[in-house]
Amino acid sequence: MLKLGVEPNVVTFSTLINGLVKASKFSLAVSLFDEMVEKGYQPDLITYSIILNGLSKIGDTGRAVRFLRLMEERGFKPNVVAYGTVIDCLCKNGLLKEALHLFSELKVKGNRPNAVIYNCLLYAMCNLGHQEEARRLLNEMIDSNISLDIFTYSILIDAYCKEGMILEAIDIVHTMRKQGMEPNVVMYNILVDAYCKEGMVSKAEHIGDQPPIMSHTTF
DNA sequence: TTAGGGTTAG
Repeated sequence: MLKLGVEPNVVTFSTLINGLVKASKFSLAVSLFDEMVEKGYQPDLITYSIILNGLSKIGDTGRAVRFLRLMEERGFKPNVVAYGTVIDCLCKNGLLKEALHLFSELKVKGNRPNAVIYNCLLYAMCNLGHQEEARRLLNEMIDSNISLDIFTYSILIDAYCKEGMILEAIDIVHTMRKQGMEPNVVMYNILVDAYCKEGMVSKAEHIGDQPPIMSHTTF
């Protein structure tokens, strides 16, 4: 860009750094981050969050948490996205307790957690076998008026099927439909698999036999 | 203008 006579700005650098993180070239991403600082460009909250995501991707929970603190010290108040990135990292590495600690911290600081954050925690809880805890968190999510999204429903269907609670899983499908959402093929496959494992192959065969929505074909 | 999340089995 300099060769073209155009000055890059923070967004240019952030976009490049993000590209490197996405391409799993984290050390190059950090080098570019350092380079932009050396050149006098000021990273912003988003630049910091991109680095945070890189740390999360490489599974370095300790550095991710420390980097979150560093952001605060430098005056970049972490928002829901920054917190969510670290919470997800902790969840994926089995550090549910630490994740819940950050979760309450974010609420105490006046942030409203969104579906992304609830889903990360719910997923971790279900996978760790903390079904009761997951149930409580789901209730909190509903009470807080956070809409369940396709990710939430997928976590619930998966968890119920793994527990052999197929009727409950099917019930989730009905709930989704009432919200105007259609389960995707992976969700159906999970249900089919669950029925097959219970020896209910004929049930499995008819799982997709729902009345199709024909409104767009009625001219 | 730039940032975060999930799943099947074969």
